[in-house]
This record gives sequence, C-alpha cells and structure tokens, in this order.
Amino acid sequence: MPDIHDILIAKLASHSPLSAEDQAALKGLPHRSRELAPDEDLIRQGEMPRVSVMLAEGEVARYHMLPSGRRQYLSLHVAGDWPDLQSLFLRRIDHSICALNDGAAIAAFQHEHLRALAARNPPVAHALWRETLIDASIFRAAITNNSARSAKARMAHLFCEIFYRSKRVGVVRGETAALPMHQSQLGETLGMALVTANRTLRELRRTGSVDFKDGRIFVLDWTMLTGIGEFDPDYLNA
Amino acid sequence: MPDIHDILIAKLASHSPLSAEDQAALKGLPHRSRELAPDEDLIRQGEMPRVSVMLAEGEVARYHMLPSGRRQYLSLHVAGDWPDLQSLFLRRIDHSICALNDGAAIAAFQHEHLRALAARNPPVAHALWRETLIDASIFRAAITNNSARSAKARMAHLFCEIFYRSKRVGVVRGETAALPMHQSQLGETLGMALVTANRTLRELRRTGSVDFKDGRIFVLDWTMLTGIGEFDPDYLNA
DNA sequence: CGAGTGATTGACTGGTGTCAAACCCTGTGG
DNA sequence: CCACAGGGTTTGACACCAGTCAATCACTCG
Repeated sequence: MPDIHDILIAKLASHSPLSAEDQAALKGLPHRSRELAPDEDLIRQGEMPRVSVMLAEGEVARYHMLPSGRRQYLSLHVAGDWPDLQSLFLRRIDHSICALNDGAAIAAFQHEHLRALAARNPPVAHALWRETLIDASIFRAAITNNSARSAKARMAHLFCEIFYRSKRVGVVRGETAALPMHQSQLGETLGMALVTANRTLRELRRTGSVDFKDGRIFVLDWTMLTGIGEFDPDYLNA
Repeated sequence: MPDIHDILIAKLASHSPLSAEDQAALKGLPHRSRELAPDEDLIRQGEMPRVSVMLAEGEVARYHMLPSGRRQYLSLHVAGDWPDLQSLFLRRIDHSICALNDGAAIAAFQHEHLRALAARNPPVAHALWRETLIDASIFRAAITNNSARSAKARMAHLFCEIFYRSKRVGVVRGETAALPMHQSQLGETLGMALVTANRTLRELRRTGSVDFKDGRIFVLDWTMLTGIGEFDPDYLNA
C-alpha cells in the first residue's frame, strides 16, 4: 500500500498551498488503515461517525437508499478523496458509503484530531474545507447531469468525470480507468433503468468514443467523448 | 429590513453552538447590504468573487446554464442562507445565482474578513463550514430526487423542502410559503418540461395535499404531502 | 456439464417531450 | 368602459424515449 501521508499531502497540495510546516502537521496526524471487503459499507445512513476517512486505494461510492429499496449512487471516489469528510461537522450522516470491489483501502482519522489540527492550523483547515467544497461542486454537476441531459450525454459525462479525476491522481493506465460497477449500478448512478443503461452504452460504443467493460472505462476518442457529454472540467479544479 | 446580524447569528446558532464572544465577533463583521432587482444575477458562472453573501430577505436560486441554453436550477435559498459561501474557498465559481423576484435583500461580507475571522475563531469557522456542508446535503437530496423519484414524488419533495426550510426561519404565513417561480422554472428545477410540470402539478392538486399558485406553496395536508414526496427532513438539520 | 450471474436483445407499454392551440388574467390605451 | 396585447397556464394530439417483462446469450465457477 502506498504511503498514506504522501497521498494525503499530494491531494491537498493539488488545490491548496501548504507550507512545509503545514505538511509536517499533517504527517503528524495519527490514523488507522485498513482494507475494505467488496460491498462493505464504510458508513451507513443515520450513523454518527467519529472518524473521517481518506481513500488510499481503490474506489468507493456514496449512495442513498430509498424506501422502495431503490439505490441512488451520489458520487464515486478515487484515491486521495475524502468520501465522508462531510461527516466532520454533520451530526448525522444522510447517506451510506460502500466499497465497489475488493481493492479499496482507507485511512481513518479521528474527528477530534482533525478538528484540533484545523483549529490551530488555518491553511490545513482551508485545504480540508476546500476538499468538501469541491465535493459539493461535483454534486451540483450531478444534479445537472441527471436532470438536464439526454441519456447518452449523461453517461458520457460520467465517464469523462471519472476518467479525468482518475488521471489527475495517476491511476489511469494507458487510456483506461477503473469504474468497478455493473451496468445496473451505472443505471442507479445516472437515474435510468438497467436496460436503458445497456442500450445507452451500446449507442456510446457506436460513436467509437468510448467503451466500458469489466468495470473499466476505455477512452478511444477523448475529444468526441467530452463533446457528447458537454464535459468541462472547471468544476473539478475549483 | 430586519437586522442583518440578528439573522446571521440566529441562523448559525440554529445548528452550531456559539458563545457570547463568538456572537460578538460575528457582530463585528463589516458588511454591505443591498436589494436585488428581479432576475438580477448575484454571481455569474466563471466569476471569482471576493465577497460571500447572506440572504437577508426574499428568495434566490442557484443555477447552471447549459450550452444549449437550457437552465438547470440547483437549489433555492431563503433568509439566513448563504447561497455562495461555497465561493469562499473555490477559485472560480461554477454556477450563477439570481434573485427570483423583487423582494430579495442581501448582506455581502468580504472573503478576507470571513477568512480572518474563521482563522482566529474556530467555533465560527465550524459554523460556517457546517453551513456549506448542509448545502451539500441538500444537493445530494436533489440528485436523488431528480434521478430516482416519479415526477409526482419529485415535485412533492421539492414543495416539502421549501416549506420546511421556510418554516424554520419563520417566513411561513399560515400554511403557505413563498416559492416565487413560474411553472417553467419548476420544470427546470425538477428536470422536466413545462408541460410535464403543469400536469404533475395537476395530479398533486387532485390529491388535496398541496396547491401552488402565484409563486406560493399552499400546504393542505402535510402528512399526505410528505408521504407522496418521501420527505424526511433529517438531511436538512444535520 | 449445470448453475449462477451479468449482459444483451425483443416486445410491449406507459410516461414524457414537442408542437400547437385555447384559456385566463392583468395592464394599457383608445 | 371596453378592446387589445402579452405573459403565463392549461389542455389536446402525437411521437418517441424509457421502463417493465421476459427470453437468450456469454462467461465463470464449482
């Protein structure tokens, strides 16, 4: 497993300036690492966690569970992401987070340690705060994607986002990125039925811009794909 | 116009503990107040604002503008909300915010003042941070609403949320709350065409649980309405 | 080789979008 | 005071996209 603190600092430094002193303070943060079993819930809707985790490896997803049993995925996370940093200042968490397959490893940081560090080190606080704001920005993009775009554009946009974010943290191999989901889960992310997800994927394949199989995205024509999905990465950088 | 600092402190104190000292510090924050013209954009997509605003009165909405010209509303805001606190730590803002009608008044706080106060006063920082996290929680609810619910449930859920949030800040008169939108805008919020919004509203009226006209929601049967919309306010409190 | 899971396709139905017209209300001007 | 214009709402007709049901195919695993 790669070094937790390296990932942590690389991620925060990628959007927020951190002095050597700030970085040292982050390195001093105690944490507990562990691997997640496939499908294991890291946090469940309604819980009041006392730790926040950074994803060190693999992919996890946030989701809502509706009364009907229908699952709605809210966002996907790659190495360096803090999928539940939201819980640092929310009493009760409104969603669950699960590992998508068997490669996920996390580092858990106690809320009290994070809060104490944030209180005495404003640059670190700002970096973590910004991390949660970029999350919010991704949520906004998802509202628009699932509400205002055609099925084809929606799926293309999702592929673009995951590929782009994976590339930024260096987990893209060649022109393929991991998206360890089944087509039914793709549907539960994009707000469409399994059969529609399958047919939409067929349409996307026909364009020659992208493929998706065995839980991986294969980008064949990035320019075309971003065009179909109206993808503009501005919202990710912030 | 009501006193800005009263609204500010009431709102933050409603979810975060603030000592007398914290409250005094907030009262010391300089700000500029002004009214917004109907449809006036408070912030535009792509800008890099140097202030964040708290809404003192009226209603404003965030939205994305798509290349096609289609508008997607992301969230609605009532008195006490900080619709663009997100910009405090985001370089470039990915969405616009506009006044919905002619009653909106705002108080603008300079980013540097907010950051300085947050740096030297952790409880205030936490309160503001939490404010942005509750925002994110509302975004998540919108993803699920627009992706996984029927048109009828979707609209009912929106009405519930606006009514509930309006009630919490004391702007509900009788059993009606302001939602100063046309049906076409309702559609652009819920991801449906104008005609569908109109027909969905007709269905909701038939249930006898709610009415919507002249930019106001009329709640006739709260229990039925929350049932139709699967509304659970947990995500708002946090 | 059979069982099980996920992907794919077909047939059918129902919901949603588009186009278009009629209606309602309000403000304006003759 | 009435005629008219304009914006918003409501309704109808119709096409089409998307959901459901169901069967088949492909692949892996025991």
